[in-house]
Amino acid sequence: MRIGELAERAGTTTRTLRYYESRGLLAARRGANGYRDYDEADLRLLEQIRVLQDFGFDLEDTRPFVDCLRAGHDAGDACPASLDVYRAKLAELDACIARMQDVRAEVAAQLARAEVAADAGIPGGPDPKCHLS
Amino acid sequence: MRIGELAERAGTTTRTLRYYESRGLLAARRGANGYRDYDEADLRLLEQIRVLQDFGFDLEDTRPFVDCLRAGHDAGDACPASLDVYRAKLAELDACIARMQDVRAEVAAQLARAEVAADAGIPGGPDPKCHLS
DNA sequence: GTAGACCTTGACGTCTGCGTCAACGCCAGG
DNA sequence: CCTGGCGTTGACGCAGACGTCAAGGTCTAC
Repeated sequence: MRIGELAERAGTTTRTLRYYESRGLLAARRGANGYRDYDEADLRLLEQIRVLQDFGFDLEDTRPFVDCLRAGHDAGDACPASLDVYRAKLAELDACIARMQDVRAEVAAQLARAEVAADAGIPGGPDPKCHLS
Repeated sequence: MRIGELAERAGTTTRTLRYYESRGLLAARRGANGYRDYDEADLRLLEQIRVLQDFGFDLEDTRPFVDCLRAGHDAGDACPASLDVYRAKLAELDACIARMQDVRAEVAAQLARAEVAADAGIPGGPDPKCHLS
């Protein structure tokens, strides 16, 4: 199949596929007219890349998975290098989540403090609105 | 004080200060020689910006805080617009944390599955190492 | 034969927060 | 006077994953 069809089937763009090729992932055969020619295996490679991208893996991190598939394995994560990437990503995610939770707590504390200060600063300001009248 | 001193006192660089100025934050008076001239109030502005930056706020988000300080308030978060930024950031952090936790769970599941598959694929491979011998 | 849909490569634009020159002005010390 | 250390503006570089345009070749249908 040609690049447009592959892009559509994978839910991406031709630009993206050319970009992946320029990065050394997803090589393509060429037809007599110079057009790129892909097969079903390429579609699977591409799907693997896309899944990882959706997880927030950067392109370099997908390389071991692609290599693994190209080596003939039926899954991109059937190789040790891929598992290492998984583990590194887990550690990275854990660190990132912890950091964001810390920040969240600090921001929440700041907000609470500032809200209290605002209440104090406007004496009688936001007092009960639902007082019957 | 001049730009180098302010940068050093705030733990940042002169480039950063000029960048903030170009973004409309942190305006500076100019001396007769064209040198920027800052005072203690500017240091406080800068500290406010840096705190928020460390929290992962982008520069635009710091603007309400800066405006608030410039308006004469003794805290950057003494104005409603700043509180709105806090609240928006909390929502953003919550969404981001939730997303990352989902991804973490999916990656962990993939890793577990792939590890099991690897064990099955190498029969008698990683069998108990700590068997007494 | 010509319109239109597809393909090719090349190269610049995007977004953010600066880093890193380049080329120059200003000022104090020896 | 010269050197060194500060300051000035302007402008390009980077990282990531492409978007978007330009200028052209190719193939199909009418």
